[in-house]
Amino acid sequence: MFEPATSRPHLPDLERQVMELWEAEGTFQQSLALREGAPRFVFYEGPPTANGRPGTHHVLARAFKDVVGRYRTMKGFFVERKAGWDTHGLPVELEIEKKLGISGKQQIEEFGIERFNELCRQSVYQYVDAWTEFSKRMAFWLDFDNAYWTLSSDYIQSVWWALKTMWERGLVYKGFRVAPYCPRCMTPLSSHELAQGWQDDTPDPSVYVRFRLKDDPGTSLLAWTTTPWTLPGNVALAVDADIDYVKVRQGEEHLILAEARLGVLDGDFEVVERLKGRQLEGLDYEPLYTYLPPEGRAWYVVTADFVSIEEGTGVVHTAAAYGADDLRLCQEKGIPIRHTVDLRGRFLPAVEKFAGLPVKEADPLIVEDLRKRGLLYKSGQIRHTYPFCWRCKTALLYYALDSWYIRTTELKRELVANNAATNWVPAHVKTGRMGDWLENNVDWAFSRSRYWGTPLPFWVCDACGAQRCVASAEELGLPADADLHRPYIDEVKLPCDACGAEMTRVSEVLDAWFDSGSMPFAQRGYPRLGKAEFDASFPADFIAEAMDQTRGWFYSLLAVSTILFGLNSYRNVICLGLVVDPKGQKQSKSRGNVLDPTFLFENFGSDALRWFFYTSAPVGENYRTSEHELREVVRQFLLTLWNVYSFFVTYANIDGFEPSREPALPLSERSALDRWLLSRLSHLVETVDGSLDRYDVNGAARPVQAFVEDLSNWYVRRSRRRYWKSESDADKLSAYQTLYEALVTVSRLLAPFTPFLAEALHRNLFNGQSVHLVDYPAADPAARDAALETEMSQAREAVVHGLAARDRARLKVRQPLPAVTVTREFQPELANMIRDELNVKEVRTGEEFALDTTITDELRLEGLARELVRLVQEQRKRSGLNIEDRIVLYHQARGDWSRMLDRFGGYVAAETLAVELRAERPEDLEGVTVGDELWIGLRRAS
RNA sequence: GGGCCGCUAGCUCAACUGGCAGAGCGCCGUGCUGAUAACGCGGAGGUAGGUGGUUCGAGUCCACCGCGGCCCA
Repeated sequence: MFEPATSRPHLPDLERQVMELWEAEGTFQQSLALREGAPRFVFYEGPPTANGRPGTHHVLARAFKDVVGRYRTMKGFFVERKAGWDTHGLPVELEIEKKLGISGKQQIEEFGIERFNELCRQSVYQYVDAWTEFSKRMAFWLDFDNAYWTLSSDYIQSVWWALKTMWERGLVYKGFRVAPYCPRCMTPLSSHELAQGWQDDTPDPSVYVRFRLKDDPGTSLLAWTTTPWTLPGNVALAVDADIDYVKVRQGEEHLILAEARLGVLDGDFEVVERLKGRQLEGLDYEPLYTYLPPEGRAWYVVTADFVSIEEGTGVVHTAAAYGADDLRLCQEKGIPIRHTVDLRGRFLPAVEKFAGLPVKEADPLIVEDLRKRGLLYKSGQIRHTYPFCWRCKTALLYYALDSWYIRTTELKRELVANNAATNWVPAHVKTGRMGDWLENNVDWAFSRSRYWGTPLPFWVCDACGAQRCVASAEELGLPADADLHRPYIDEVKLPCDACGAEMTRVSEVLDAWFDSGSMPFAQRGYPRLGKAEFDASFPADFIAEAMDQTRGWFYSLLAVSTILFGLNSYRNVICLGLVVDPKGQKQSKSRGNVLDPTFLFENFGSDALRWFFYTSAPVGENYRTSEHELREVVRQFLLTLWNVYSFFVTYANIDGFEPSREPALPLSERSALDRWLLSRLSHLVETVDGSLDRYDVNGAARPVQAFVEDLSNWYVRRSRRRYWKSESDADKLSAYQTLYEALVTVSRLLAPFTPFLAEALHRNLFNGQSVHLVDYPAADPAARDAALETEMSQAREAVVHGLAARDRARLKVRQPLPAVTVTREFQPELANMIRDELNVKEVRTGEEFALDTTITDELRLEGLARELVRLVQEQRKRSGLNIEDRIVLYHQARGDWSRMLDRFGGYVAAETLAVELRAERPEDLEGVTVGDELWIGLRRAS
């Protein structure tokens, strides 16, 4: 016996029950134990930032991680699934700042780094709990008990080892980097933060400035800027080597600018000379300000590749420390770099005229100063998009800061090669987004002047400046499990090997992307610990994350492992699109279009959401997600499957069908319909298995949906009578065995996709056995019958034609007709199917399709018989009778109805399980009247 | 400004290498039902974003343009 299956399941409840069952039985652990010692399939979990609650987009990546892990396990591999938590970084710090109501480094330090970092740690733990619960609810099987944490001392020391390895290879250096910087919070901002702070239509000065040539003060280069405050820091002017420039005379003076930009000049002018940008290269000019004389050559014209003729003058004012292009250019040309502005965004004392002034306040004063000195050509105002600090609304400055770098540009060729050797799904990311990113690789700035992160293991001698990189706690004289975070680590001093003086740690912490990029070895504590595990689990066979990780984890994994091990740390990667709202808009709190995963789980179930992600859009595309879409998944797929299952269980129990009692009938003894289904099933198994093997999840999932539709709307629809009939013959057994095999196989095929539903079905169908502990189905080639599949689809086509013809002739299907003519010969069973579906007496073969619509008296009465059967069935249902209950049918009939009963009474009785037809109308029986010629009523037969 | 992806019915999406434009939802009509949160048939609904090109033949290949999304500058 099977457990009775309701025809109206509540999927979220069902899921929770299965989840509890897994917890109680340790099914996940069993699935791992089952494959212990088997070949490994290596999966790496990209650690979510333990900050913020999981959203619907997190279900997406986790659904794809899970489907592959489960599939490979069922294919016989040992798939370790070590959870991981990315615990460091600015997001965590910002959360604590918000909680404390403070902002910026100064206030953090006043609060105390020790207490601050302790709060960060606590916050992380709290979020990890929420993430664990969420992951379990969506059936994402992960080993949470053995999770790796980027904040652990073992992890940190692995990361230090990686840094030291790079350090020893000369790949680490300290340099200058321009970052968006908030002078009030005194911190550079990450690109993520920057993205939140752009404001349109921001007014800024627009000034055109004369730079007088040293050898010819009557001639000036004309440059344009919207940040006058950077002018005291001017060190060079940049031109494009190939652009056409002109020298024009205007009044007493000569001006040089791009020919394409002549429109910026006021008044008449006369072109006196044309020349290419490269002819200007090397010209010296008079500096605007000389407060901070550069130590080396400056104040001359250089060529650059970023000069635009879309705006400005084609002559670009270059202030080394206040623009990314500017800084790179100066570094390339060897032009010295000096700050004129301090970390609070105020002019340094050396810039006497503006000393101490916040730069934005100095803007008008500088413009006025230049005007007085005759260096201002003209000034005005423009409106453009400008970034502001998303927290305090202060205008951001682009500001060069000390930063530590890894020379990834030196490894560019290897990075590109290792990426090329990686299988990307979808394929275009390899050469597209990722390849493009790698081609434009810049050295990795990995330091952050913050607090909650892996501290940089670099010590510098206070006396001689010697530097040292450390790779373990032991080297510092600390126990291996010491807390290695700030501020404790800051207190550790080392003796200088060179001069014996004291060495102090540099104050920065590490970019959290370096942490997560180190997980292949750091999750084991390698190389201090876990050497064997690391060797057995590197590189990964598979990872999956969203597209935005091309610049995040996909890159940091690639870069770190390319440097350390010479190869990429993943062989196959699924790269997913965004979860967006029905209009294609990114979900965001401010738009109010965020779908809460918990809400979706509770209303539709996590299987529904997972299935939606596997089927609704190609991998890499965005998912337009809405309640409506999920309702469709439930209704059309999950419940359709469930109802086939429920149908099977109901009748199997009535008939006492026990799958293991009888040997499987050979194919030759099964009906064509059964052989058709088994052939379809065999193809399905091959398709699903093959597609999953290629990481083509769409290609695997969509055919299952099509199969279930056929199963429900053709196979079961056509087979119903075979289960109902009272005799237990070979055909009935064949029907049960076939449907049973299809259901068991489909539940196994679906196990990786919809783990809850598949489990519920399989456990009931298969002796309580978990579907996640069995092997993935293998296709049975013997079941293939392509000719039969073709014949069946042609038979179905004939039915479609016939029904359309009936519709045109306005003839109900209930009304039997003499014949249909079809254009090919069908084997008898299929011909019968056509006959049934079209309710015709005969299927003939002929040149073209035709429906004979002649209705004889006999046929008309038979139509009435079917009418009556339907009425009785409706009454049975309404009276709450069980499907197998027998009845006594009472009737009062006149005219055609009476003639019909004489002729077809036996048929009516058989169809309605009536043991007796009685031509009487008991007083106490309600019944129904049809027109004025028929009354019927029924009672359960005793 | 650059890169990548997308643009097919009102909506969400299909269509192996170029070969008769489809499904689901929604709408209208109709049929069937011990068949479920159903199902069947018919209908309305398409300039395949646009323009050119290659080809016997283009939704599919090429070029350019437009719109949307993501990323970078």
